This record gives sequence, C-alpha cells and structure tokens, in this order.
Amino acid sequence: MKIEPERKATPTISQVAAAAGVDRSTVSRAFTRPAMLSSETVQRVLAAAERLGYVPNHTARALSTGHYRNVALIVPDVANPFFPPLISAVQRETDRLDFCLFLGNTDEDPRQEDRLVDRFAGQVAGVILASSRLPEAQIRAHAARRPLVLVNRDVSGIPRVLIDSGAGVEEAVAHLAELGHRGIVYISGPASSWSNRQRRNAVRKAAEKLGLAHFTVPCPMPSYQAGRAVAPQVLRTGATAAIAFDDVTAHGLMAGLADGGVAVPRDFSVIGCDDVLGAVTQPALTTVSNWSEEAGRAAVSLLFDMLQSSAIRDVRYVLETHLVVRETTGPAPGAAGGRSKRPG
Amino acid sequence: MKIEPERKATPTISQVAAAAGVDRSTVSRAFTRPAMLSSETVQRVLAAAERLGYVPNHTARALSTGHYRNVALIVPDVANPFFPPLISAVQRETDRLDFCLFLGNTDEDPRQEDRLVDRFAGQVAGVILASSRLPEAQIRAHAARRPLVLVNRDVSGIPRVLIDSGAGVEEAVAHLAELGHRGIVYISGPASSWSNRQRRNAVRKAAEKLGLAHFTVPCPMPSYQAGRAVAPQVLRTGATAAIAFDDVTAHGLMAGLADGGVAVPRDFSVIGCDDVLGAVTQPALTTVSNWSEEAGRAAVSLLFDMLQSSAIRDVRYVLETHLVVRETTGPAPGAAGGRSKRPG
DNA sequence: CTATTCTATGCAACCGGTTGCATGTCAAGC
DNA sequence: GCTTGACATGCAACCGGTTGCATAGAATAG
Repeated sequence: MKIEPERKATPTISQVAAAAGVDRSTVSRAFTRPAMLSSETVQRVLAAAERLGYVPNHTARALSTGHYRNVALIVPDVANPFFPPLISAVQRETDRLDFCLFLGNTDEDPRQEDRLVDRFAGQVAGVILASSRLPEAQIRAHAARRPLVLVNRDVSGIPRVLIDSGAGVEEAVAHLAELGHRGIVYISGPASSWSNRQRRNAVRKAAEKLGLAHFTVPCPMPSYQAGRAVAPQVLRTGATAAIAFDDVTAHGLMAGLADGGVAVPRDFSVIGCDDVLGAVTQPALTTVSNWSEEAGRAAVSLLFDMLQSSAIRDVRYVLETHLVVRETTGPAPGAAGGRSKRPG
Repeated sequence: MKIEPERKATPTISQVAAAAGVDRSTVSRAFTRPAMLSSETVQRVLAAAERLGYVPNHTARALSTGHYRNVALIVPDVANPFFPPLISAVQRETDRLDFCLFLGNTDEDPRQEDRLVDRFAGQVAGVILASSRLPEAQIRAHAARRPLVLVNRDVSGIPRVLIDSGAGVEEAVAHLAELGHRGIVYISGPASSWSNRQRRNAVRKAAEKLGLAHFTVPCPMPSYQAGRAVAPQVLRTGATAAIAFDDVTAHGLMAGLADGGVAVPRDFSVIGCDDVLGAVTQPALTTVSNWSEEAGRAAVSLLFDMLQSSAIRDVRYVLETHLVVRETTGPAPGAAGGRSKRPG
C-alpha cells in the first residue's frame, strides 16, 4: 500500500557493473578516475552505462565524498531587474564548474532569509547571499557554520563582493552641480540595504563638498509604483534634480513627475542607479553603471576559493561604477547654470 | 595532506546517539516518528541533539529514503521579464511545501537544457521545464525517467500548464480590425517556442476570419534590441499595426518606430504579449495578459500531484488570457475606420 | 501465577556511490 | 628462471541516515 512515487527505474552503479561484468568499484572508477583503469575496461563500462541510460547519482556521491556539488544563491526579490543578470551569471559560473544552483527568494524578509539558509545547509558546498537584509550577527553566525560569500553587504572577515556605487554617485552629483542644480534629492531604498546606505552617504558627502542643498525622501520599496508615489514629496523639497536608489524607482519617479505635468529633463533631472533598464525608458535614463553580472561571477569565484583553501582570508572585492549620461538630466530650470543655453 | 574544505564540524546521528546513550535508530526515530518512542526518550535525545547542535543531513536522508525534497526549474532566460514572476511563484510554492528549488538557465540552448536535466537528476523529486526548446522526443525521454511538468509546451501525456494566448491574441486582432486596420504584422519569437507557434496561428486564423491582410516578420530573439532592429522591415509590409511575440519585442519595436519618426499610436499601432512591462512604457503598451505567477503555482501543484499518485494522468492545465487595452493602439491612419474621429 | 499481547528499543541491512587495501597477473630485471 | 614491481581490478568498509524485524520487559488477560 506504500507509494513509491519518485523511485523511477534509474539504473544504479550495480546494474552497470553486472552488465559490464565488473565490480561496482570499477564502474565508479570508470567515471571518476578512468586513467586508473585499462582503456579497454573503461570502454566496456561506458558502453554498458550508455546502453542502460545510467546517470551517476549526485546525492549518493555527495554523501560518500562529503562534497556537495551544489551552491545556494539567496536574493531578496527575483523580479527586481537588478537580480536576474546576477542570477544568470552565478548560474552560468556554477554550471561551468559542474555545480548545481539552488535559488532562494526572500521577499525582502530577513526571517525568510534565515530559514532558507538553514534549509539549504546540508546539501550545499556554500552559500551566496546577495543584498542580505540580515543583521550582521546572524550573517556571522551563518558564515561560521559554512562557506559564505556576500554580495553588496560589507561585513569584515567574510568574503564579499561590493558594487561601489560611491564613485558613480559622486560623479552624478558633480554632473548635476555642473548643470547648475543647487538642490538635489536622494530617494532612498530599503533601510537594511548596504547599497542604500552607501549611496545615501555618497550623495550627502558629494553635495556638501560642492555646496548643494540635499534632501532625502524615503521610499519603502524599490518599485515602480513606490517611485511614482513619492513624486509630489520630491517636488515639495524645491530641489530640481533627484538621484534614486535604483533605476526602477527612478523610472517610477519619472512617471510620477509626468503625472504632475513636470517635464524631464526640462523642469527636473532624474538619475537612477544600476543601469538595469538600459536605454529603454523614454527619455533614456541617466544612471550609475553597475556590472551585476560581474558581481555574480566574482561571488562564485570567491566561494570556490574558499572551498579550495580553508584558510579563510578577509577578501573584499570591489567593483567600480561610473555615471552613464543619457537624456534625463539637463540644465537646472531658471538658474543661470549649465554652460550652454544661456537664456538671452 | 588532503584538503577537507566543506566538512565542517557537524555532528552526526551517531554522536547524538552516543551522547544520549541510545541506538542510532532511536535518534532517527526521535526526529521522524517521535510517537513511536516513549516521550522520555524523545526528550533525552532531543536535548542531546540540541546540546551538540545536531542538524539532520538532508543528503543522507534523501539517499536512504529515495525522496529528494528538491525540485528543479529550468528556464531559457532568467533575464527575460516573463520568467522572474514565474520563478518567484515556483520558489514560493516549493518553499511552502518545505522543498528546495534548483534553478537552471539554458540561454535558449536545447543542448544545455538537456545537460541540466541530467545534472539535476538524482537529486530532485521532479523537474519543471518552462518554455522548453527541446524536441518532443527528448522531452518524452526525460519524462519517462522522472516526474516532469511542462510550462508553455504542449506534449500530450505529460502534465503541462499552458498559457493560452490564443484567446487574447484573437481579441487583439479583433480590436485592431475594429480600429480600422486592414493589414497587420506578427513579429515572431523563437522557432521552437510553443507560445510562438500558438500566437502566430491565432493571428493568422483571426486575421483570415476578419478579412485582414497579415504578414509575419521573423525576429530571432525575444529582446529589445532585436525588436528595435526589425522596425524597418515591419513598416515595409505596408501594415498599420503589429502584434509582437512578447512585450519586450514590442517595446523594442516602439523604439525602432520612433527612430524612423513613426508615432505610436497615431501612425502605427503596437500590441505586445505577456503583460510583463505593466504600464511602464511610454505610451503604455496594449498587450495580451498573462498570469505567469499563476502558471508557476499550477506547475508546482501538478508536480506534487504526480509525486503523490504515480498514476500519471494526462493533465492539461490551461490559463486564460485576454486583451489589455492601453495606449499603443489607435485608429488606422488614413483609413475611414475607427468609429470615432472621422476626418471631415 | 502463567500465557499473551503490546510497547519501546536495538540490530543490521540498505540507499548508491567512493576509496584504502589486498590480490592476482604479466613483464621487466638480474 | 625466479624475484620484483607495476598495473588492473576486486573486496569491503564507510558516508549518515532509515526501516523491517527481533527481542526484552511490561502490561493485560485468563
């Protein structure tokens, strides 16, 4: 009466051994260390395996070797366009190294993030945490139990790859100053986001250095809708330009401005972060570049470094960013700024 | 001299057994069937486990039970906005059922798809293949070996969830006809895509029924760039409206039309498919709806049905679509059509 | 008070591979 | 021609759990 649903007729090493007339260990070696066997035997075993449709069982192998050829990647929101390129890169890399990738989605919820890490434990070689929303103590606790790499989260002692938007944001502020803007707004992202803190600080520092007035408008979620909703609040500051936490928020803001009859870039300038929308907005969005694919690749690389030498070093892998000027920034309205177009 | 990188100090069932002064099997039962033991023993074992920081090993359990509490999802392109909501839904569902999710990305390459299915085999309870580009024979071969569910691929005998864009596309053609358009273009997607064939056929059938001229312009990849590139070719047909394989292609087409000075919807009408861009294009895209989240949920549900009752039935789960009219469709230029705005 | 049924636990085999060691074989070395 | 060694393969233990069956002790029945 018991149901045996998933036990399909997958041949095991024993069946291949029987078919080839050798010991199970020989079959195993034919796959893992063929050089150890006579090429004739290898041929015979491989032929038998092929004929039976044998595929080595990952699980059994992991159990006996203790090496789980799996990696887990945990992200806050698959649907946020920042992540798909990263996910894609991580998948490509792990795949190249013959590993399988587990994907976890936390919906921006730290508790869920915690649960996922534990769930994956025991079947992965290591974990990559992208844009973790977990408190530092918990990250450390997890890192103590298993190889762990962070993306866009700066915890000393834990290998991490950081996309340093600081430089790009600085350029962005300078660009706005040069266009004659005297007041700018930063539209913030999730409070627990490292990138958000980094960007906010960069805006503040650069604005102060250049003598610009600066404001922060909070935006709870990095989404189009949320960005659209904060437009009135942004305008109320009296600033003439905004730098948003990410492109999606910036895109929403543009829509919100359009709703209020404010033209971009004539009346107001907008800059995003992450460059994930490419030039697909109308007008094309000026933004801070961001090689998230590169970040994914680097994260996998770091993780495998850890697996190979257990001497856990303190690695901090920083990726540069810069400003990509497109069409959403222009001279400050009214002001005499912007070296061109001086109204007669 | 051997490196033991990933073997962290995780206690095993044996150590807990020793600490609690019982047999390994008793420890196992304390976790899996506590009712079978005296509550006193359970307490003692659990206490010992707690003290040692014992966590059951997923891999070992899977090996001995034959139940892998993992599911694999394979998609052609994580970065295509059609997939993230689907991925997210699948992840959420598997998670709810206490399963882990493997993610595979094939880059639209059938060979890669094939390799991935095999790689995941042996550590998953089942596989979900979304928008498979594999020939039917190979899909059948894989389905014969393990529980398999298809999304947007119609192979009889294999449980599948289909997003029936037929109805929505028909509505789209009717909508264009009503607006006075006499010639329409279908911009096709990947040749091996079931959705593409379905949409192309729906356009043809509906156009013939309504007496519209129809053309097909091939577009190798469903991407913004590719869509943009085919604009001249689309215009050359002399049609006044286009239905694109997906929103991304449609969005690209809009850009391509703008490049050529063609205004949407004044000079040309555009309709997408999948409704993944929401209202974020400018003007907002008229499109065919598409609950890809619902598809993800349904796929997981089907897969678990299969796991529970091995009586593999022929399930064909169809999701409806309809036209979402926004701002990229308007009366045919010049023509007397469109019941409003009759030029004097 | 003995025979019988439960109940709680231990024993040992098994899942599907891997791997250290033992063994058998054949060729080269002296 | 016999020893020595290299090479190819088999044997069996092991990875960390699960589970059918056996058994001992307690509870129940007669």
